[in-house]
Amino acid sequence: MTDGIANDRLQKLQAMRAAGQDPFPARVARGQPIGELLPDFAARIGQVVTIAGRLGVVRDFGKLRFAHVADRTGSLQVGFERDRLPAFWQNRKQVEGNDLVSVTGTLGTTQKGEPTLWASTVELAAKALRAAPEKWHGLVDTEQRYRMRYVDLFANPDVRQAFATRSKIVREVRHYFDSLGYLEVETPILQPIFGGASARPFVTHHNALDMQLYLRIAPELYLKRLIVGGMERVYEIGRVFRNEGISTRHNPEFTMLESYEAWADYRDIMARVEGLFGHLVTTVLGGKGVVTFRDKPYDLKPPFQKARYLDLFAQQNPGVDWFDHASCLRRARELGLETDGIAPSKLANDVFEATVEDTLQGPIFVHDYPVAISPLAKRMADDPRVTERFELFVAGMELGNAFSELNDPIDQEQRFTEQVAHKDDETPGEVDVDYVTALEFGMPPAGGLGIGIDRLCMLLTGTTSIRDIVLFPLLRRLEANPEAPPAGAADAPQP
RNA sequence: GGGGGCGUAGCUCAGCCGGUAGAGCAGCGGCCUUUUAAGCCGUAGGUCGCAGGUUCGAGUCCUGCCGCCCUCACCA
Repeated sequence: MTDGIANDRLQKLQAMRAAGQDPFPARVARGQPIGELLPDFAARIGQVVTIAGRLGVVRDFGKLRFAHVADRTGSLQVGFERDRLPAFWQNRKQVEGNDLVSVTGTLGTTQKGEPTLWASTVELAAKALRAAPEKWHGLVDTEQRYRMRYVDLFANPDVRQAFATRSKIVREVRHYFDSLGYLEVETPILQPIFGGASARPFVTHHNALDMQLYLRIAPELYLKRLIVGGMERVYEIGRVFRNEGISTRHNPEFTMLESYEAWADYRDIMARVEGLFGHLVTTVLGGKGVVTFRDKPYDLKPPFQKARYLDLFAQQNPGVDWFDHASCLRRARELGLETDGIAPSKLANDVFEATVEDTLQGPIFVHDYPVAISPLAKRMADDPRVTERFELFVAGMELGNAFSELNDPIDQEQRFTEQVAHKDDETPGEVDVDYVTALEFGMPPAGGLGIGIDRLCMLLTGTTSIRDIVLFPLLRRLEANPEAPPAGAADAPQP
């Protein structure tokens, strides 16, 4: 045995080829979905049908064998009888567990009443050269599950179910916005200037244009150009990329929903978010609004609680003034936070995150954020230090971010200039002049929203690690990396 | 990056205080026409993550490295 390929399976494959049988035929008799057969099985007894799928463990009785066949919709026991399958019987062991097969036969039951397809024709659809994981435990090793998701998926039905639910969630998000007259659009992933969020970008290069490009950290600035263009209601569901740490809540590429609606403000968007959750509770959770996440229940049925950002800050940090750097610094040190080289507004927000975020079990809208940490949001008319912005928190996890969009090009340019002046790795090195130009042509008042789809799916499915709701989470590659050879690699022949 | 844990057969896991590497499932050879974690008899399968060290002797103890998980930090 080498590298997981079983020699005996290879030998069977070669024996079949030698006998003129193709172990990977282009087509076999197509099956009907197994799930269609099961609900009224009793009424179907006697019918001749074909099913196709992956073969489970074979239970051998000498002149009779049983095995389940599973397709995407379900699984059904197949009975193989020597007397009904004389041709197949001779080489029956060439078809074994984990092979893909197409089986035609008569629906019936066993003596114990198990629904069974009594086979009359068996076709090998594709030979499996590797055995399936153990039937009882499935594939358990987390690393193997992520690295070999294809095995995880066929071996662990719960995993397939989780991704089917993710698919449904995304579909229902689309339905919700479509029903409100939003247009789904696609904007650039390769961007010459990155913006719309604060995060380190991935950097790449276009050869023909000899141009440095960034993978987007957010689609925001392009979507708002569309609002200027008169599209009025747009949304995008797409991948964004942030060159930062990996954790149970962070994957370097993740799926973001962003929506923008002209003539709406952040109060309207709050209602949209509640509408969206109401829709998801009905369609995805079957009306039951309570989900369990990290062993705690959360009621996702709107309406949601609301609290002002500065009120929450004051509650957890009595005597500390968010806008007073000295008092925030004192508090940050008390909390043991990193304070060196941190901008005052960021430091104040760090204090907020350290003291408030974990208390936000929610669902709760935290609203009216300081302008210094909200460079793209419109100021409140009666207090220019804060903006018309809210974030949605559930289980201490930030799920969404929304605001009345800043459409004053002069204010916007000043804020961009301010950012560039205090540039760090997470801010672009130049002002997005074209975006300011777009605003100069006039953008209607608008409300925008961003929701992390992966985290939304985690919440709705009770999944605690983002890797369990992303099909192929980023992992370090196993092969020797020339920059970091494994110990002992010096003895290996160099290519 | 810090702390903790894990890595043994294709899969799931034992392996105690250092003394010749094990089981179940899958496989192979048998028996069995109603099983469904089938059963019974037999058989094969190992770079114990990698590399060093200590020792008469290392899966086990020590060091370094690789990978994964958890956690903290980072992270709108």
